[in-house]
This record gives sequence, C-alpha cells and structure tokens, in this order.
Amino acid sequence: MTLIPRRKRPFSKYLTKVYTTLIESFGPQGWWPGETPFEIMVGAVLTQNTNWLNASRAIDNIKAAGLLDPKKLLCNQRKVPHLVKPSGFYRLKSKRLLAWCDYFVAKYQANVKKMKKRNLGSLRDELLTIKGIGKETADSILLYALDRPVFVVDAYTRRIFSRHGYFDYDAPYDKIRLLFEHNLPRKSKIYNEFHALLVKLGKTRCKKNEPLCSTCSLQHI
DNA sequence: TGCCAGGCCGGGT
DNA sequence: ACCCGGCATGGC
Repeated sequence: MTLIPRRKRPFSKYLTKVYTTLIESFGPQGWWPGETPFEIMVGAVLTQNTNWLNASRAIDNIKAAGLLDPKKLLCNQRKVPHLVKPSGFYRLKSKRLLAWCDYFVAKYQANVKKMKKRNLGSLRDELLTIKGIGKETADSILLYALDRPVFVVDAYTRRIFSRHGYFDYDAPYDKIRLLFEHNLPRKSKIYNEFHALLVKLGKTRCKKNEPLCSTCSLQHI
C-alpha cells in the first residue's frame, strides 16, 4: 500500500476544508439512524455490504416482533433468519447477529455502561474476535453506539479520498483510520459527523461541475 | 434488466 | 501477506 499525496495540500488542512464544505452543503447528519445503542449495534451488523434501506426493513421486522433486545433474540433464535431476510445474506447475518448478542449478554449483561468503561484499544481487539464483526462493524459500534473516538472507514471513504490522491483505494483499513484520527481533533462528535457526511456525499448522484460530487468528488476543493 | 449496496470469513496460493 | 469466491435481498 502506498500513501502518496498527489496533491500538495497537507492532509489535515484538506480534511478541514472537506468537512466544513460538507457541513455547509448538507448540514449536520445526526447519525446513527437508530434509537438505542442496541439498535445501532444491530444496524451495524445488518448493513454489512447492504444498502441501509434493506437493513432498516430487517430492523423494523425485529421491532414488530417485539424482539429488539439481545436476550429476547437469544431466546428466539429460530425466528431470526426470517426477520433479517430483507437485509440479504440472511443465514449468515442471523448467525452474526446472534453471535453479537451472545457476546453482549455474556460479557456485559447487555449493559452499555459496563462496556463503555473498558479501555478503547483492548475493547476494539475484543470485538474483532467475534465472528462476523470486522473492523468497520466494530468501529461503527464503538463510535455510534458507545460514543468512543474511532474513525470509521468504509467504501465511500476509500472511494472519495483515493480519487483525490491521498491514498490508494486498497490501502489497509487501519492505516486509513489512523491517517484520519491523526489529522482530526480526537472527538467522537467530529468522527461521527464526518463519516455520516461522507456516506451522504457518496450516495449523492453526480452533478457535473458542482463542488460536491461523489464521482468527480469535491473537484473544486 | 442487470448492477449494486455503509463487509466479512475461510481457503488457497 | 495477499487474493478470491461465497454469502442474498430489494431498489433503481
């Protein structure tokens, strides 16, 4: 992997410019779209390589069944594949969701406050040992459900910034994450908004010659 | 109609 | 240390 700055502007200044431009254009996003920490955790698993609309339909199914609770899901395991079907990969995701519930209940009695007390680095390592929880999912949970300062790297982040020449699309996840974390204030609020804005930008269809475009990608910045 | 979406795992080289 | 196939639905 290479981190080749093809542009001369320092990454930190560039990031500030992108962030302020996105805020001005789209406004604060107020992510994550989930009411409770557990709902956010569920969403993080179900949206893996899947559009949010389909993931949200699966969450709606779980809510409608009155099972949006880790212990209840564990007690109704056979219902889970059917409930999460709209999110795709449903046999796989039902296992991943239950693996998460298993961990959350066994280790923290489904108590978010207990989890938040843990040291961030060791907690992240612990999450990554759970089958079905990779780096992006773990970081989404840490940032959006637990309010910890971790920058979430996703496909949009890679696409937008690699097009601007700051790193290769295929650069290792943690290299990219640290590049952002080292060039932004260490504040979960900032990481939260920034990631949400990048997703918003990434979903916005190309409008040629405008400052904000996910294909041409912020050409004028 | 085909392509794609807010990844991750396991097996092979 | 990479590379790749598999996993599956619904929107556009």
